Order: sequence, then structure tokens, then C-alpha cells
Amino acid sequence: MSSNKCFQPPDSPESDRADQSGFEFPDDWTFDSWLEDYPEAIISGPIQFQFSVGNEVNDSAGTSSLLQVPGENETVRERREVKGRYAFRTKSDVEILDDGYRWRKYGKKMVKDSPNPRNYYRCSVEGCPVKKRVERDKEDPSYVITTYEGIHNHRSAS
DNA sequence: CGAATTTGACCCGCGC
DNA sequence: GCGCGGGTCAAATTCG
Repeated sequence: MSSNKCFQPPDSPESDRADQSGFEFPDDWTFDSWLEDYPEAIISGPIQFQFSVGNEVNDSAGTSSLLQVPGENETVRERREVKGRYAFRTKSDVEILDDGYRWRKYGKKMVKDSPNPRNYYRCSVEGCPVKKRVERDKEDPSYVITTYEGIHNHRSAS
């Protein structure tokens, strides 16, 4: 799958995590504005991303996990991380994407401007600070927007 | 029966 | 100071 994108852990040097497509982050970067300004960030196929364990930045099979998108014509779009935040937009009819980790939901919120709720998840491993947020695209409900925040301090568990 | 979810309340920062 | 929006807590409930 040559279309896979691999994302650098947020604690890697700034130069290392420069986007392969040359995207630069403004300080006031927000996912929403980025979506509008950077629609060409669309890629296809499943995406692969990696997290680091502790201070190690380059883990391979052990800690990287494949975001499997159930369904046939999955189109996975974007990503980007800012300060340990990764944003994905995935075409999927289910919101629970198996990324190799166990998540515990801890909140739900209606977002202004959108009829769709936003769900908050936390990695269920004790002491692991990683959080994720899942919401459906308000314009195109066939897309799910997932935002990861933080770095796993353990190996993928499930 | 323990673990995960649900859902309204609570909290906090910010703009008016 | 107040209200609002976004984020989190926690008790009750459902689930495995």
C-alpha cells in the first residue's frame, strides 16, 4: 500500500515531523481551518501511523498499528499533528475504528453547528495519557473525524 | 459480578 | 461578573 502515510510521533524533533507534503503549521492551527485550507491532503487506502513508547521515536511493528477501515471503498483522508495531536478524517460507517488500542469512552457532547455528537475516549491502559475524540463530519456524515492526542506509554494492548 | 457506557452535572477559560 | 462552549467527572446503568 504505497498510499499509506506514516506519522511521526509528536516528541520527535520538529524537522523530523515536517509533513511529507510540505505542510507548515501556523501557531494558531486548528483542525477545522486546516480542513478547509488543505483539502488536497486526501489520501486513499488504510492509513498507518505510529506512536512512540516512552522516548523511543521509531517503533515499527510493535507499536505502530494499522487503522483498519471496515467496508469496501474506504477513503482515508488526512492527518496532521500539532503538539501531540493527530487528526484523521475517515470515510466509514462505523465510528469505532480498531486501531489496536482499547478505549474507554468518558464523554459525549453536542457540538455547535453540527447535529452530530462528539465522543471522547481515553486509552484504557492505566497511566496512559492518550485521548481521542471522534465525531462525524457535519457536511458529509459518511466521514468520521478522529483526533488523537498524546503518546502511548505502553505497547499496543488488546 | 466486575468492567465499560451513558448522560447530566460540573469545571474552566474566555469574551462581552 | 456572567454566560457560553468545550472538555471532563461520576453515579447509575448496561454489558459481558
